[in-house]
Amino acid sequence: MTDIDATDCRILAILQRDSSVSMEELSEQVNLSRNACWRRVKNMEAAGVIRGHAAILDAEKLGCGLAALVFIRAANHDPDWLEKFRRAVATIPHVVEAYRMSGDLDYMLKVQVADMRAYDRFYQKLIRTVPLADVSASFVMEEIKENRGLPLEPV
Amino acid sequence: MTDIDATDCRILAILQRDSSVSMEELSEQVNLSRNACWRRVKNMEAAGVIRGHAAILDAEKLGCGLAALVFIRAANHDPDWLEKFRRAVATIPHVVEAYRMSGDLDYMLKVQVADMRAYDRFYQKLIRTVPLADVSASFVMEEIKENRGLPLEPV
DNA sequence: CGTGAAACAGACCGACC
DNA sequence: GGTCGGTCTGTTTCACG
Repeated sequence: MTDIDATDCRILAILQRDSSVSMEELSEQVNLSRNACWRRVKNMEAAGVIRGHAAILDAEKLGCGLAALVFIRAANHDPDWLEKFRRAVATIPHVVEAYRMSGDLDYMLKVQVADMRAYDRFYQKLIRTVPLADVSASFVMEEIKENRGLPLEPV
Repeated sequence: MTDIDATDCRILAILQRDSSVSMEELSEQVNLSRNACWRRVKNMEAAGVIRGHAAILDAEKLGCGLAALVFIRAANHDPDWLEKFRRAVATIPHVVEAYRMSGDLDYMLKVQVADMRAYDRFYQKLIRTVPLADVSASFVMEEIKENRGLPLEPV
């Protein structure tokens, strides 16, 4: 596997912000020839460093402008419950992200819905599907920093 | 502004998962001619429904495989503090997302770092920069559902 | 909205220094 | 890594039904 140098990082930083740039522009910005730049990009795609490309959509304009963080404590920890929980999370499209966490909260979901009413519908649906010991939600009032991708500066 | 119909939604669903598809493939998948499909995409880009394109990178391979959620209560709520906090959040690249929340937690950050030691460095840096009343972190043990984009169907 | 066709840009990929 | 130059796919616009 190729290891990532500073130039690769610059390429990645650009691409994770805007992958619609042409090779021409990209190579100029990192001071490489078009071909050298292209080879680096291809290498990183092959290595899986670049996993893919996605269109970034506007939540507001698509009618799901309310984001909620849902903190969950499991009712029990048997594999059967876990399986059901996972399935629910995978199935419901409004669950945008789901994490199993350390500490005393078991799971956190990020949920994207139209409004409070929609959230409540989601909530009812969730607890109908999976028994949950403790659920609490907090709503996103303001996005201070939106996902700009991974930190690529050497720490 | 164009309103989004079911076909548009199908286009968006495909693009937010993989925007590297060609117009040819995309149009086939939604049963439109290449041209008609292209017009829809351009319209949605112009309308800002499609905000851009991004490369999806592999956190593990880029040495920031540890994600933490940081829950913060502000030391005080004067505008001066807020300004400082915002600046810190915007500046530190390891803060991947930041939200002002409802309820009794004020802010939540998602932080992406190499490991625990790196997290501690981040933490020290943060509290050195901004006074914080209460900070607690929880670490992502497992990503159950990774960001697959917005839900494109009603609840 | 569909078709076809034409013009063009840019990706892609060899060979070579 | 740079350069050259080629092919070829895909985008972008036509005009028209």
